[in-house]
Amino acid sequence: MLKKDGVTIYRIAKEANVSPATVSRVLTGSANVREPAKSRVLALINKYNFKPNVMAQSLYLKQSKMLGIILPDIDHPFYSMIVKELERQALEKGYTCLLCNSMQNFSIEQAYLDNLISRQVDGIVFLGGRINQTHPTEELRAGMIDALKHVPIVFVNGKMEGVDAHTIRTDEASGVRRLLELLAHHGHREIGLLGGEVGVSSTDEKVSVFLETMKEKGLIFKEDWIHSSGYSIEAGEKDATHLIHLDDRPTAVLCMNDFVAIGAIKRFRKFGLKVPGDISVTGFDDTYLAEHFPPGVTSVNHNYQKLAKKTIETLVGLIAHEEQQKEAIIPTYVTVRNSCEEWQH
Amino acid sequence: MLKKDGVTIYRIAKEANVSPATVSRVLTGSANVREPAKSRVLALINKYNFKPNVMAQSLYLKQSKMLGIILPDIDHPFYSMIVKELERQALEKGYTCLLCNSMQNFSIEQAYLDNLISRQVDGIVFLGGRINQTHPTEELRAGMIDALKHVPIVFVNGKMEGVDAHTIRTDEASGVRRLLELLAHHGHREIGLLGGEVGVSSTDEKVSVFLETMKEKGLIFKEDWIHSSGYSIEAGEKDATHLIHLDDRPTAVLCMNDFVAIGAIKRFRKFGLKVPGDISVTGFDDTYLAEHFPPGVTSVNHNYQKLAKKTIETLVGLIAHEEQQKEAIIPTYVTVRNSCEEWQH
DNA sequence: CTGTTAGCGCCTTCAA
DNA sequence: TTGAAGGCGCTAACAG
Repeated sequence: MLKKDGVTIYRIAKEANVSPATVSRVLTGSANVREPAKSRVLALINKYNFKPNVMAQSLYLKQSKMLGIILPDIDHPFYSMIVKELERQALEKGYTCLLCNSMQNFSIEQAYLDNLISRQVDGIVFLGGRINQTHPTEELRAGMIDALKHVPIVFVNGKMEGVDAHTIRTDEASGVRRLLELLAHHGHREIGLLGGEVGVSSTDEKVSVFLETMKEKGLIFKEDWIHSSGYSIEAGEKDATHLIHLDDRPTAVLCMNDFVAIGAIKRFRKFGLKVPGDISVTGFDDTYLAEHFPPGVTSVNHNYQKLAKKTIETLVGLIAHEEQQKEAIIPTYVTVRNSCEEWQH
Repeated sequence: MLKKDGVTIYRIAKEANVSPATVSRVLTGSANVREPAKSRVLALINKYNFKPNVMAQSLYLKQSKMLGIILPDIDHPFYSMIVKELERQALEKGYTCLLCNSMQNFSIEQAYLDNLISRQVDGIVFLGGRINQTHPTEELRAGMIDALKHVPIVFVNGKMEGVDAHTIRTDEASGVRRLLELLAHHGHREIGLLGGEVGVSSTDEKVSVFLETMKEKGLIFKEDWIHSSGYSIEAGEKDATHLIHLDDRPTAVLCMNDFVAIGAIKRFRKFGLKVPGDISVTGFDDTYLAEHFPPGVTSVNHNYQKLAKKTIETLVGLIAHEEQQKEAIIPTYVTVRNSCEEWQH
């Protein structure tokens, strides 16, 4: 049941009248090879377009130079942007990436985790999914703990209680605070919060920072002004709908991400509310959508490049058995656009 | 320089008092194993959370169950949407995907191609990049021809003269025709064409079908109405700018993709033109942007799911040495939204 | 049904 | 500087 033949170092060795070891040496440069032979080998490598079998190399060397990336949905600009940077950084360090979309499905996520380990990836970057659950099931936690015994894993913007993993996170809390400061500075005192999902930690954390900061600043907040039906544009539309007919509508809303902000803006405008005239809106993630969707959405940028760089550095450090700091916080910044303005009614 | 230990079938075998072959048998189910032993093995596998080394398996079996995907930029919704479907289809057939973003750089693209082959992927899906060049360099062509000697490759929406690869393409030509029919039906007779890049086949083909169909239908077209500065939102803005101050502005424009359409709409509106009132706009790719960007962009859908399914089926068929049709055309359809309307000035 | 053996393709001691 | 030999972890004959 063996399949295609393929040129090997043995074939090259034979034709070049040297030993396989010698071919290996010119291939890896691990030792000098004298000139008449060296050229013959090189010529044959070129002739056959010989590409060494990395699986065989990896088997011996016990390192695959592959990194796994597990995330919920590459379709979301936040993930596609971060993936691109992660891949770029990995490439620079000689790693190839295995991308795994769990499609929001925990069993696929687990299957991928096992698969990556079986495939001998040297490390894994984990985004979203179970590490974003405020209360993950015991099974999910156990799966992660097991995985960590096999391979270094770095969490991006997530955590799991009782799981001792290295984490890189963007400072979402300060992002929320900055947005509120901005709005307060514009004279807004009544502010709502839209999108996200209860039980997902990035939502839960934002909510708690939001409430805390509102209180701190003496701003006004009502239960009616918070709705969390998801992370999609549709969720933004739905959540915004609740506010439209309220007598005591907030004058501004914080949205969990740019998708939600866009949905909210669409819905507000559909019902005749001006954004930002009648209601100011902020996004989160600062994806290209925030830039281009009218009127331009003020949003919090994750510093994608720094985030990815730190993540890969940490992971590669762990692979090399170097001590790494347990948690790194990447500062965020607000990109101001036209979806917020002075409140002057 | 050997690294982490790791449990192997030998370890399991020893502790279970059986031979490694027996462990392998319970692992793969390739033969029956009697009960007392079988349970002991299973228990140990469970105890150690043993995961077989796929590289070793692959080395012997000469199949990695990995597919490579090479594309220019995962950030573009067209690519992220198609990748998601490709991955889903691959997963269903037991394959894991290696994603490679060439970042529009031909040498990275080539490096990835070599890398994938070295890593023994069983097949490659190739999108964009060199297979979209109307006149690729000899080097790029040679690189592809060499790669094809090593592994099956399926092109998606591309081709290379002199390179005998299997191709799956969406019927972009009929997409363009349908859009023009739609516009003509709405009474538009003067139509422009924005975005894309000369020398890139998907642009070149659309241009040629456009010109042909315009002529066929007796519609009016001027050199001034065609601009091709790229595939981005910015390109759309730039290209649209050229039309704004024209006395004989077209009443509708076809845009190369949704990004360009969005850029064009932004720009038109910025200069006080109503879309679709003063000028109708169409997109291409039918990404989620087309749905959500006001006023909703009429666009051509690639039938992503079918496209991905056919692609993976063909690739997997080739891997199994089954005959496959050389070229498959996936029908497109137009999703009508509000960016086009009756011309009535 | 089970153990022994050989080998997938490569790399690296160890001697020469 | 070079070759011979062994082994990375696994699977599939081949005997028993």
